[in-house]
Order: sequence, then structure tokens, then C-alpha cells
Amino acid sequence: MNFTVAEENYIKAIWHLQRYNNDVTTNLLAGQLNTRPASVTDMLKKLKTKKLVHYEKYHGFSLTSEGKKIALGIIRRHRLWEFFLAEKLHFDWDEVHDIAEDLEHVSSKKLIDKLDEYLGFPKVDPHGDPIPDNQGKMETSSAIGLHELELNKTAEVSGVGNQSSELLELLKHKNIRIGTKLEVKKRFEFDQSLEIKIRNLPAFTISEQLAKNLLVKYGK
Amino acid sequence: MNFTVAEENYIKAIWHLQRYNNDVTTNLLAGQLNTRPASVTDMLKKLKTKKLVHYEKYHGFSLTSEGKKIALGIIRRHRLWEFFLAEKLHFDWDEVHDIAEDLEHVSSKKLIDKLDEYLGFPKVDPHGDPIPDNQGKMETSSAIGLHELELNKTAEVSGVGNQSSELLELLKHKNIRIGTKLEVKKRFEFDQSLEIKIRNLPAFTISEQLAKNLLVKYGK
DNA sequence: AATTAAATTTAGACAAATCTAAAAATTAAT
DNA sequence: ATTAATTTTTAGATTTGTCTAAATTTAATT
Ligand SMILES: [Mn+2]
Ligand SMILES: [Mn+2]
Ligand SMILES: [Mn+2]
Ligand SMILES: [Mn+2]
Repeated sequence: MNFTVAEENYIKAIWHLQRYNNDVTTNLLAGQLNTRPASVTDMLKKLKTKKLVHYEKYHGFSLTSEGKKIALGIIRRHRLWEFFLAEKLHFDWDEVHDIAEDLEHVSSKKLIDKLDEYLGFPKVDPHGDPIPDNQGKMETSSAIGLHELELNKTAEVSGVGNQSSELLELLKHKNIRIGTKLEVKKRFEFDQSLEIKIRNLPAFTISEQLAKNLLVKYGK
Repeated sequence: MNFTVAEENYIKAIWHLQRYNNDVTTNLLAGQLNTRPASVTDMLKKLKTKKLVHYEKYHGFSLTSEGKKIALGIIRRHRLWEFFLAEKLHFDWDEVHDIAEDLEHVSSKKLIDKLDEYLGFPKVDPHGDPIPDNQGKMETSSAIGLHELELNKTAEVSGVGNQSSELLELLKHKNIRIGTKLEVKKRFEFDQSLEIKIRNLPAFTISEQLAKNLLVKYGK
């Protein structure tokens, strides 16, 4: 089967919404895709006939296992291209998403598998999100938000909660990137800000908001 | 301005047809694009309103200078991706065209300029066709068909007349690729076949048909 | 010059993806 | 349990790109 760009964008959006919401609604999906609820309903009918979603009108919808498989293929393409753009073409992480949004729809299987090999079979994209392999399997992240890290335990930054250039700017300024090892030395109850220590650098403070957008894994 | 995939395919096809035909016709373009003459007429009207083609009904059409500029941008993207696919991902030349046909429509200028830089500003694609630079300028090829090369003059293979896997197979078998230096030792009048000499290898014969599909430049 | 043939364009239809406005169903609040 | 608010779906249009079949124009032949 072959899918249109619109179909692929819907499938991927449903996958992402399913991941963080117990039930995905028409309005939510319309918001995500910058489209209208009526358009979503139209597409759901189409995706149902193609057996990519379970759908009963007025009673919600979800991806079928076939739909999930397709979604993972698109996500694989998206994240491999993001990795390529960041690693080989030296784009900053806040620039790669929009371009990958287009590249992900070039669906030659051979292209993607060769790209994967060329890139050295990367496991995570520039935002720390896992890249599905050619079987659709990917690492299940054990990452937690920095705000819930125990004091004085070394952890490694493994991802970010959003990909805005504002966050990127702040992280650059504070010398934090994916892979950076750090500890939380103290938590201030007043505003939930955290005192952070990175190896050679003097300790410094970060806001609760920033901490919630930094994903970390306990050090190996 | 931003163009649809369909518009871009038409513009590029017109550019290519203009290159080898004194006048481009509706039927010819329909044939090229695997579409119907009626569809071509429809699109010509649209491209005219966008000032990309000169068009008077029943009296032919041609690209405006703006149209040519757009065409060169698409061709630049196409050929850079072909180069990437062949050089970095190790695709054979008969595989790169179809994939580039999709990739060429991802139109981020920054992406393409960075790709160009990453590839080392290549001058020709895997078929020996020149790649426009970011100003739209490209080498005007001084290549001639091997069938019109003078006897005993060293020349270098610089391109091919078609990109079929059949031609590729034959050239692989005969150890000829782009960059190969060779001489024509003898021309047989009976069938216009040519006796060819490549540096270390024993001389061998090639057909007129093959010779016409091999573009060469006089050696420097 | 008249006729025939070929190329091109128009007329009308259709599929994909979207929209607005109105109707229907579900959920929440009295 | 009604009523009100919210969500979702339908009805009917619109845009883009395509098609077939018919009409028109241009080119080629007698
Ligand atoms: Mn997309
Ligand atoms: Mn990402
Ligand atoms: Mn194309
Ligand atoms: Mn080429």
C-alpha cells in the first residue's frame, strides 16, 4: 500500500497523540494538524476503509496494528532525516523538524535503509527521541524529567521536552546538550528551582520549567 | 513564490524538452509527463497566470526567464540529490533518478545549499549532467558523442545519453565509467562499430549505438 | 481551394483534501 | 430527568489536478 502525504500526516499525528493521551479526540487531532474537525472526520472515514484506524462515529478512534506499523515507518524516516540534517549538514536541532516533515514522505524503503546504514544505525534523533529500526522496533526510553531526579545522583541528559529555538538558546548558554552528565545538588522549595553541577563547571541554578523539559537517564 | 509538485514537474519537463527540441508541443509534453494533452492545456493556463510560461493558445508555449530560473532550481536539487545518493549511499546510477524525482520537491533553500557544501560543490551528477550552482549557473558541456571523436585522440568519458540499467550493465561489463580515458583506434564502415583502447586493457569493439550514448571530452 | 488529418482546446465530470454552516449526538449541569 | 453546553458529524462548496469525449483550430493532402 502507498499513502498520500495527508494520510501520512494524520497517521503520524494520531500516533503521537495516542502516546500521551488516553483518548484521542477529533478536536485534539484537528488542533494538532491545524485543520478543522470536519476535515478530521472526513479523513477518519477514509483511514477506516483502509483499515488503518478503528473508528465508530461519535465514539472515538485509534490506530489499528497496521496503522501503528505505518506510523513507525514514517517516524523512522522523520528521525533518520533529522539525524542526517544535524549530524552531516550541521543544522541546529530547532531547524531540523520542519525539513524532516517534508523528507519523511519520500518513501523509498531502500533509500531509508541505506541512509540508516550510512549514518551508522543511530539509536536516537537530535532531540533524544528513539529511532525505530527497519523492523519498527525502538528503544523504550527510561528517561525521566530532571525535576524528578534524586539529589546527588549523576545522570545524563538524553532528550528534551520541546524543540523550540528558545529552549535551544538557553541550553547553549548553559552549556547543556544531549549527553551532558550532571547532578542535582539542591532543590529550592520556594520556586522548585534546582542547583545543578556539571563536571568542571561551577554550579548554577535552573528553573523548574527548564528542568521539566530536560530528560535524563541515570548514569551507567 | 511556492509551487506545487505538479507545477514543478511541468516546469522541469518543459525545460528539458526545450533543450533538445526547437519547439515544444502539447502532445510532446503530455507524452513526457505520462498525462493527457487536455491536462497539459489546463496546466499551461495556470503557469501563464503565474508568468512562468509564454503561452498563446494554438500557438505553442515556452518558459519565461522566471520559468527558466525556477526550472534550474529544481534541476539543481534533483542533481545534487542524485550525487548524494550515488556518492554517499552507493546507489547505482540507474536507481538514483526515481528517488531524486521525489526529493527534488523538498524546497528548503538552506537544505540544498548545505547539502551542496557537504558534497563539496560537485559540478556534475552521476550521469555526467552539470549541476547548477546556487546562482543557477552551470558548466556548458563541451562533450560530444563518442561516435564523432577523431581517431587516436585521447578523450575522457564525461556523461551518458541515457540512464537505463541496460546501458549501465553494459558499461560495467566493459569497464567504462565516467572519467574513463580512452581512444578510438578504428572505425568500421560496415556497421559503424568502433575499436576502443583503454590504458592497460586490450582493445575491444563497441557498437555504434553504444558510441552514440557515450559523451566524451577531449583530454586535458 | 477544398477536403482530410492531426493537434489543441473546451466542456463537463471526478477524486482528494479542505472549508463553513447547520444538524445530530454525547456529555455536563442544573 | 430535562436542559444546556460541547463535541462530532453531515451537507454542500471550493481548489487542484486529472480524465474522456466533443468541438475547434491549424497543418497537410489532394
Ligand atoms: Mn509531514
Ligand atoms: Mn525529533
Ligand atoms: Mn519530480
Ligand atoms: Mn541525472
